[in-house]
Amino acid sequence: MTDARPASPRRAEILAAAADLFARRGYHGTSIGDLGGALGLTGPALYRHFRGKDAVLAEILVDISERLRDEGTRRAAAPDPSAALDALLDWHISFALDNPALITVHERELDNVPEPQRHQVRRVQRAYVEEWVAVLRRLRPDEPEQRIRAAVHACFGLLNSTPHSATGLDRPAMAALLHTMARAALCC
Amino acid sequence: MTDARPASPRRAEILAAAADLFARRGYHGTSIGDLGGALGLTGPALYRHFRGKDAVLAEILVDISERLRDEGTRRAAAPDPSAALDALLDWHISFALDNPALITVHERELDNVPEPQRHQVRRVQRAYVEEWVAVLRRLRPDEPEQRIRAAVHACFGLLNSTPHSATGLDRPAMAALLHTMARAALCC
DNA sequence: GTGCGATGTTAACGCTCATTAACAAGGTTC
DNA sequence: GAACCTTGTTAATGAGCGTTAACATCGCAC
Repeated sequence: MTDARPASPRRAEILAAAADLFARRGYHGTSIGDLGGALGLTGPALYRHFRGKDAVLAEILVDISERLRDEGTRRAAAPDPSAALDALLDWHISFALDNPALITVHERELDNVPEPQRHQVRRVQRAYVEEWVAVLRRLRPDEPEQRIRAAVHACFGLLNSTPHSATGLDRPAMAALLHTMARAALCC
Repeated sequence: MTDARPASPRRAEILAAAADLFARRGYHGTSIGDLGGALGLTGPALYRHFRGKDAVLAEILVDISERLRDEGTRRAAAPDPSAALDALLDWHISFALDNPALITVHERELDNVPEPQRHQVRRVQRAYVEEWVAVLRRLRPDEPEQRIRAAVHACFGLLNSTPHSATGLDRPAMAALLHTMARAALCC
């Protein structure tokens, strides 16, 4: 959309490799040569698919934020607010456990996204947060909205901590633990 | 200690400015010229006080990790495990709210610390986590240790999320919210 | 007041990086 | 089979970076 280019398999490969490298070494710590090398190509080959290095990062972040929000909007629409919260938790937790690199990049590299798209990502991120806030307001109508919003941000910090801590728990146990902890933190 | 240099006021100024810049733009996104410029100096002036750019980062991270662990060890020694947990929470929360830049750098830039000190930081970080784990094991002896350790990491994610989300809550309200949420998450 | 260590400066070096230019090979269209 | 678009390559460009060298200044020891 922002690049007006078709979604080729090569593009997808580059985006996946870039997300992995950006997560491991950071945007500035990853060279265009590293990126090409990860796919068996040379650096300049990337310019056949992207306008530049920052366009790769921008597309990654726009994609992540929209995926999170789109499914979040869907799950927040459940009639029962408690069920909606559980559905949101399940969604975010499974996304974080399935895509630790994406979560890391999404958390750390927004400042390196060029300006037209940085605003877009921020807007979509805000919309995702507001889905959570809306559900929690239905669940606890007495709570001030600012406090709810701060609690949602803190909850994301809890859920997104997974990639940074490789513990000895297997995936189902980790998912259950995060769900229990987050629910307890939000409903205290 | 690692640099065998005296603690001059200039050194402290550089470390403070570096922590702020590293937190805002990342280690690779901050040049030695930016760093000097933040203090009204030129870039090369830094080499009168540090061996190089990575030595500045190393000293920041060693200092943070040791400050966290030292006070953590003190507070974890409280006889009542529940009181010890509250004391640990108060400590970590006040540190995070008082030093958002330090928390950010501590969380993100360990991979850029050169090798002799990276190991040291990891070791001290692990010791800090183990203080928390030990308190929680006293509090909930039935829980498997791996699960407790994973919960502590997730709790740090919750507490350390503060710098990334500037909400409309004032400091006491934020501290109280984080304490309540973290306690609920850990004791669920 | 001479010498000197501490703490700056500017200039220069060498390297890496993102990006572009020029060129090559393969597949598809007509 | 000729023209062409796609997708690569290597070579070159220009900027920025960390670092070092050479030089200046200032305050203090003696």
